[in-house]
Amino acid sequence: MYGVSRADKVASLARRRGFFWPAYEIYGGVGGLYAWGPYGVVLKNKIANLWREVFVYKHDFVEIQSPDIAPYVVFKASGHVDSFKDVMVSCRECNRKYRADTLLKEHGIEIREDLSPSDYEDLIRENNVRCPVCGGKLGNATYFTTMFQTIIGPYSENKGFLRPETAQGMFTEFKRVYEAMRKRLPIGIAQVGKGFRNEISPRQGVIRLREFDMMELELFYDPSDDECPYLDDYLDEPINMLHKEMIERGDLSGYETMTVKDALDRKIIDNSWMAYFMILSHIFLEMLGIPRTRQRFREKLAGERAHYARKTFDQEVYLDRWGWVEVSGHADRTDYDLSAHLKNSGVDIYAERRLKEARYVKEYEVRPRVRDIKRDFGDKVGVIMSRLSKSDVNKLLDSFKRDGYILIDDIRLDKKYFDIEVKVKKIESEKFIPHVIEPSFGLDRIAYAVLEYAYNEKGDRIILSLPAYLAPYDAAVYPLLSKDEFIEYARGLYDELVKSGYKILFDYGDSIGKLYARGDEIGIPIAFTVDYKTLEDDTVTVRDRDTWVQYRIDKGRIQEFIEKILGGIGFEEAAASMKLELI
RNA sequence: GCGGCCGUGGUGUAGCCUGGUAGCACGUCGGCCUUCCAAGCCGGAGAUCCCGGGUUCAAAUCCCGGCGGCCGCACCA
Repeated sequence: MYGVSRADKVASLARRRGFFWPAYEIYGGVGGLYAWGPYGVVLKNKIANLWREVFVYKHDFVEIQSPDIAPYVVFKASGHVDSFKDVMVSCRECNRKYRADTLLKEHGIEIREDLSPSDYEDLIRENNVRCPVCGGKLGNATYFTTMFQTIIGPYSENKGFLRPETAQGMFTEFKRVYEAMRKRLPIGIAQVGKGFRNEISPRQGVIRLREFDMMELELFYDPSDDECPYLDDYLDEPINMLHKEMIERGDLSGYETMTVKDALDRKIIDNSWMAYFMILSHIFLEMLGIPRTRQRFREKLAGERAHYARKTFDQEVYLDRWGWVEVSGHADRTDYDLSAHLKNSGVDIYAERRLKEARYVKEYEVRPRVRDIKRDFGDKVGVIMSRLSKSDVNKLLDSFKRDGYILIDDIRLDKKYFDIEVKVKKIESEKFIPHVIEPSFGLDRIAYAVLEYAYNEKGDRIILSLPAYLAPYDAAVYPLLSKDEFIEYARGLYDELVKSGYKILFDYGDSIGKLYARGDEIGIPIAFTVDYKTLEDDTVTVRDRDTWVQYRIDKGRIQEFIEKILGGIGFEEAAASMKLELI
């Protein structure tokens, strides 16, 4: 556990080579706040861009940026203010802190919802509840919210929060996006950005941060048409499920592999969009180098789910030190959020659906012939008219149909006193509140997991076997020796490749072994080396980061080779397809 | 917040018990050498010894307080 765990090695490499490290170190650091360095930022950006391709662009979804800061009302409406808040009591003796509600429940005391801190204090006193650990007296009860609070502008009453999720932005700005995108549904609205949670005690490196990047997608769809059109291609894909049934029998160590179709047939997953995003997430992490056997979807039970979710699965990745760790959450948020904002803001946040066929509704109008009624019933016309204006048209019609007349008090009014008109109204569309399926990813955790899975050792050397398209450089160019003619040639090659748009590391001055070793540690997938033969025939060697195997390649074919590698083709396969000469 | 362990150049550490010039290795920078995997040689830079206070002629070292980290507890919508 100590000193040699994979997590320590990754953290050490990350710090040494500039992927990430604890922020504000010069002032001693602050728990849960990390800095991402040069290579770390490249990695995160590449992961985010791949996510955009897989989840957003492929479906013609859209991405927005909403503010990190929101006024109080937004998170009041969304339910976060109430459910992110707990009443805490601390022990006067040992200072341990407890959630007041769970403490009272453990003592078998019934509690109502919405108790204030002083209500809790009363209950604690009346029931003589003491610290369960040391038996000490309990102190004052206070609210604790894990959202970061702030003040917007100079007036202290203008409270705001740093958002705990980017998702609310998609809901608060939904109407505009929906209209700008010409009222198309289903529509996915994505956001990549910061979220903030004031964790009580974050101590797992970059795994649990107080400020972190999220990649969230809210898929808005018409609940009367909830079929995901993309799912068919994936029905036979295997998916690893730790479902409710397994959890309830205490079987938490692994997962059951089933096809997506089975998961749906067995109603483990009951929404086709959710199933689609889940299988896509399996594949996405696989593309990042995390094998599917080390991933699973854990169903969240009723008590574990967020207040807004009808059903949730956490995608978990197995990490060396911390075991199964959540990297994405898949929630069925129904119409919870939109309805909440509709209710609280009073703004009409609806979608419209065009009916497949226009519906025609018969509308009857029953118009009394006032002149005739007045003639036959005289003064009573006033009472009659006022009663008629309050009565339901359908009831009048029923009465006519049944009896041929209607009664108002004792007065019998035959059909002849009325003009009955039938109007046919054409209805082409109707309003509804879209439902939402949300896949939500923690970018920092994923970046960490990618590093941990890419981390390899070969003898005493470290190799970061990142997928080529995630590496901080596409390739490296080195001179075999630090001789001017090699360096010049290598620099020329470097310039050429950079001009073509590749990200290339050019390094020299140390022994070739050392150059390779440094490149391996930051994950550069291939290295081109200029040697004596290069000066004679314009060929260089190309070396594989993972196997150290080398081929000789014409300078003119280098870009073709890089393209293949970036496209995800393996080194050997790329070399074979280009019929390169093994060294 | 509690308990245990810990805090010395970028990294890993020695020194602490028994107070007296802060040492080593790796890395890094410059040079020489070098025909493919952190080779060798020479030279350089780089340390508020986590912070503050106390004891002492003298504190990295002993004492007190704090901060930070790891692990466990609690917490993690």
